[in-house]
Amino acid sequence: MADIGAHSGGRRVKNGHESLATSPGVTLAESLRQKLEGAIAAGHLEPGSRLDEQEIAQRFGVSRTPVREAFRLMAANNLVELRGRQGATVRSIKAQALIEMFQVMAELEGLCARLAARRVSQAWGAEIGEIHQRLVAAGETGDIDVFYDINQEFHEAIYEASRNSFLADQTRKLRNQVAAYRRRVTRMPNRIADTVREHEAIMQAILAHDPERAHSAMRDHVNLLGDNLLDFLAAFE
Amino acid sequence: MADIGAHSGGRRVKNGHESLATSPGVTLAESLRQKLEGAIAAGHLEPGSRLDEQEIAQRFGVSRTPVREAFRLMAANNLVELRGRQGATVRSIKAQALIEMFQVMAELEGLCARLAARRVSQAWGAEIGEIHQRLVAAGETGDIDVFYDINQEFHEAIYEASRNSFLADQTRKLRNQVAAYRRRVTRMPNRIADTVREHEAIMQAILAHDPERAHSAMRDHVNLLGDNLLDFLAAFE
DNA sequence: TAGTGCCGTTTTGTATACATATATTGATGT
DNA sequence: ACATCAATATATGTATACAAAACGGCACTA
Repeated sequence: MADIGAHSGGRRVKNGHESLATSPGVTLAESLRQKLEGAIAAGHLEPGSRLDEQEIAQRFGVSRTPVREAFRLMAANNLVELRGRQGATVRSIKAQALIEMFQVMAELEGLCARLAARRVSQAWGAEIGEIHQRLVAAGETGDIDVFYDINQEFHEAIYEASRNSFLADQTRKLRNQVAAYRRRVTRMPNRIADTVREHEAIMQAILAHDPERAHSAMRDHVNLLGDNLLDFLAAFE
Repeated sequence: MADIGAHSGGRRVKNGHESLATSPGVTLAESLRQKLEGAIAAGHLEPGSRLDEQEIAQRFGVSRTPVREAFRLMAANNLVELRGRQGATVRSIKAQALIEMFQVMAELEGLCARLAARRVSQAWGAEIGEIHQRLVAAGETGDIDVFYDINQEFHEAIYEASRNSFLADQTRKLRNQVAAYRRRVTRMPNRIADTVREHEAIMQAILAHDPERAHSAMRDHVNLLGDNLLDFLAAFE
């Protein structure tokens, strides 16, 4: 079975349990949720793999109760699938569902961009410019994991700039749902160069306060990524 | 405290417990979720009111465990708020958040309409026409609860017609989140007549296979409803 | 040999008991 | 009288025990 947190610097405490950020005031269920969601997004837990209550409970040195509650919380974010009396599995997304999700995501991210174009300030321009420069630098270095993270920062900045926190939340959640699949795409041939170019178009439209152009630029960007992702998956099936 | 299910024909079984659909193969937590979500949507549970684990457990004659799990599941749909060690409350949506939610909902329902316009068949035209006729009839009768339900049917038909089940799901969830507030608006002066007129515009655009017009007609419809809702709330604050 | 039904094992669902954090209340002091 | 602090009470979080359903293997039969 997948080794949760093995790559995320997860060191085990002396009694053989994975360490759980044991800050006071935070429940075990919530800590578990964060850990497990991180493991899913990072791809350490394969989509479709079963989540064994007892195993996870033992691994983290807690009882089944907080583990079960964490599963329910994760179902909130559509990251696990609960089938009554048949356990929990990491949600596996079929190609058809991915198409549907990207269609929605394109629209939501497009809305973020449109609102950002209407509401954005001068200071924000400097901020996004700085992020973009770092993205370009990472692209030239070829450090894919860094590129992935900065890319995320770029989109996050636009979520915030939309000044609609509900929209930002929804979009973020959707992004997290496809994260496990998405990460693989970054490694595709022209993806990095394309991303940089597309981001520039989005940035220009927003800074020019052109909502419609910002909307369509962002929508195209997300759709292209979706197409790439489907191409990638098709190569495996 | 709010009387769960008092208006939904909720009869109590002999031992004083609310009846839970006790079909085999369905867990108590899931049954509870359905019951409670229904009570929230119907307005029998006030937004902001606290959900007491013990009380609900006693009311339905179960232990706290399935009640807690039901709370976690409901948090999935953003219908309850869980604050660590401070219990669960029915999510209360502030005016600002409602504005944000309607902005997103307008976009999502607009996307449903756009896709429907592209994909809809002849047979579907008959179906939606039949629903609309019933809506008009209910409007003339003035039976507001029936009108509300048929209105929901109309929108649901468009969700399905989009042929994007993920989008349909997201939109439905969002609709459920604001349901408790929305229901009150139906009683506003011109809302019924306006709704009928707006639905006609949407229907025509979809049946004419005009995606852009369908999109904007639906978006306007949702936005107008949102405006009405805000007017309504403003009258109370 | 393939299929079917039975039985034991495993895992999930629920109840209950216990630990701990938060809220409330009352006493005390200024 | 009001504020503050402490002790108690209440509710949530977690652990464990028990019940029941699903899974798997095996024997039996056609």
